Amino acid sequence: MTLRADARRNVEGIRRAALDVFRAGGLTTPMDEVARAAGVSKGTIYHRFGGRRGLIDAVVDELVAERIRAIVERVEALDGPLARFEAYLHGIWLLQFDEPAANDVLMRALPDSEPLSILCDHACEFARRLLHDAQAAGVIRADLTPEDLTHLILERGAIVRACPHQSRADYDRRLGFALRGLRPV
Amino acid sequence: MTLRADARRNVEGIRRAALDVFRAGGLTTPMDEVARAAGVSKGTIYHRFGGRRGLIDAVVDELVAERIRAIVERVEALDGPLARFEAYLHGIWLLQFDEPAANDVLMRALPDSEPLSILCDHACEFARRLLHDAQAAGVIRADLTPEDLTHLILERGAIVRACPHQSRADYDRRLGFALRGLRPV
DNA sequence: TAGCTTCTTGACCATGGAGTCAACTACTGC
DNA sequence: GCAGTAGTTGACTCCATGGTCAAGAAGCTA
Repeated sequence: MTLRADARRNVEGIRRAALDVFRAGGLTTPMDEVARAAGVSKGTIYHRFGGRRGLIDAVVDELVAERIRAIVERVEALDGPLARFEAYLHGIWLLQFDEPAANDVLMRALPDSEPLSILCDHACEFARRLLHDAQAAGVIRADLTPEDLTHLILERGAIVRACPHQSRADYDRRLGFALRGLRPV
Repeated sequence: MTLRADARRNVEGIRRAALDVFRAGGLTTPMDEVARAAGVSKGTIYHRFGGRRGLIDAVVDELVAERIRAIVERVEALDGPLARFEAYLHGIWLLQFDEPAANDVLMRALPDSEPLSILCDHACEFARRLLHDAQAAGVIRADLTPEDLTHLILERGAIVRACPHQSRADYDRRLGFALRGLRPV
């Protein structure tokens, strides 16, 4: 059964509004705000998407998957385990700064959803490989665990959320300190 | 004009209750909870202390000033600019983990109050000196600014709040990574 | 265009917290 | 032990958010 014309129009409008407000304010933006941006009432969103969770599922891919895939690709083109490892972490960290919504996804600070979890797990798996290679080459400290890596990303997420004031340049400079601390002692 | 006997009793009871619940849950614990712990009604707290802000002013010193002073003293007894610098940062970071209330103070994520600000400023001043000495001795990277230092503490506060799950041992181990990143390149 | 079905609306409920105040309670001084 | 005043209470308002649903609006089909 196909949707009625107005309903189809609304679904698309809501999706686009959600992309906008989520990009601007993260995935926890009040639903009323999404509704207002879409020019519909809150009830319509709940009716069409079944709440925030469903709405996120509907936009998460367009919202961040693309960005993460880009990082992975960029890293994959690099040579050397250290460069690859650091470029990945650096890329993720910058993404977290640039896109509050992507940060929310990485932190899973929201209703877990299928596509979202898959995305995260995939990224973690990739990072795990990079870490392993870098440690095998002796360019990253051996006592850094995959859990530490996940944690470093979660940490950065918390930081980005709590300190949205710092300039990108400062943020980036400080990432350098954090990366440095992962080199062998 | 002196307080009536029951009022005096209440003020003391509220103070002690506030110390307890603030220590357990940070300075943002709902006032109702403080009231319940003190065995009085919320209204009494507002009447006696003028809201959360006044209540915090009344307990902040006993709550954290002591701890910070202890760290400063311990650091002061150490030799060597690197040891001093690292012991201070490490001490503050552990305090943030151990005492959510102290963390709240350091992050000033609450109604700013006189004694609180003074405390923070004093601590920052001390840190600034340690940093200067360590950099002069060439044991801490020269491009680390005092603002970075403040930020490192804020960051840690955000982390502690967002990731209360990690064990103290893991937390401590990861502090090691962060400290390492501050050594000269 | 009529009538049926789908959709949307926005007022409504619930939660949880801050903060207020008129009415009640209980010290204290005489 | 009795005013009279200081002190306390807890029900109240207000705000923001998530979430629901009966009634009304709008599109579709014949």
